[in-house]
Amino acid sequence: MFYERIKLDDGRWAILVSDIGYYSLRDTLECGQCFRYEVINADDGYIEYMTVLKDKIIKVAQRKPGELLFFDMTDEEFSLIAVPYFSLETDYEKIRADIISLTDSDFLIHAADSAKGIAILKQDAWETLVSFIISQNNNIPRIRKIIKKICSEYGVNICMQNHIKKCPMNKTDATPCDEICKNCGICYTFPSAKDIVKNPEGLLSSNPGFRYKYLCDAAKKVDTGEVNLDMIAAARSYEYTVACLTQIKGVGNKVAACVALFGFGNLEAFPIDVWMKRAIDEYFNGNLDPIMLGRYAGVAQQYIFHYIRNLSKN
DNA sequence: AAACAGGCCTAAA
DNA sequence: TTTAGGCCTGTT
Repeated sequence: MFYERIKLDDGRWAILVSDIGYYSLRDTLECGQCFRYEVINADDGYIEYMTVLKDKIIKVAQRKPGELLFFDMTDEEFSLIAVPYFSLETDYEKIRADIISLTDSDFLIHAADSAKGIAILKQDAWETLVSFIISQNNNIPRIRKIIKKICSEYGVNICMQNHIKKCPMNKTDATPCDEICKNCGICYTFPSAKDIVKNPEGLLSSNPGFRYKYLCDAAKKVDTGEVNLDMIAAARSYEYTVACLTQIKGVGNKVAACVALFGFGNLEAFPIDVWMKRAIDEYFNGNLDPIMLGRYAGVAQQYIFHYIRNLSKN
């Protein structure tokens, strides 16, 4: 990874990151591992997103694979927030080679090639836990809608706080725009477990349905430390992570595996959902042992997932 | 309008 | 220990 500051044709300054292999911003953000991103600008191969990490609005773009552009970001924010979140120092070429060396499945090799732009994000563990509890028996547009509503219900409006005159979503307004922000729902921080424990009814406006009691249980157990996210992170053990997380009502093996993979960096976690079941039945004769895929099995899972979902789109 | 959506819980064999 | 229903809500 290499980075420098450059001035773009439109006059904006950006941090240009290069030497990151085949990195695809679009595949990475839209492969279903995260839910709080918005496309704010796209034309002719250029795509720009915004998302919120910690209490910071992030604007990131890509013109071609293997480079990234970050806007309105200090060096410190870049190294402390962007580099880890986007896994910019992880060598995915190496990981992909490792996966391929462990399989003789043409299907997996093909999938790994077609999805080689994907990186596993290092998301906030609590946000990942909440997101994947919501994901169960649900579809992605609704998952995103629920999360957005929860954030605008509890979170801090950093759009207003920072007095950004122009909304990142291009909803132009000369003044801080609480009304627009509430509708837009994007420029909000993610609530803490304690925020939810203090006022659980705040969840209801998002219509989480039967997941409401699961979210309450997660907030309670995380807030009290009965499920200690810091301890899980420090342990760096997949088995321990799953054992702790599944103590929460509404968290089974699949959700726990997703949180382990996307929130705790346990790259050997191998979430098996309905899509993976279909893929295993169809392309692996009904049996695929994640152990055989090694310490990066979770990356292989994303390759397969991405590949079969794209197949179904055509 | 009935079925489905990146599961999990509970009850029953 | 495995297997079938049921579940909130929104969309097609």
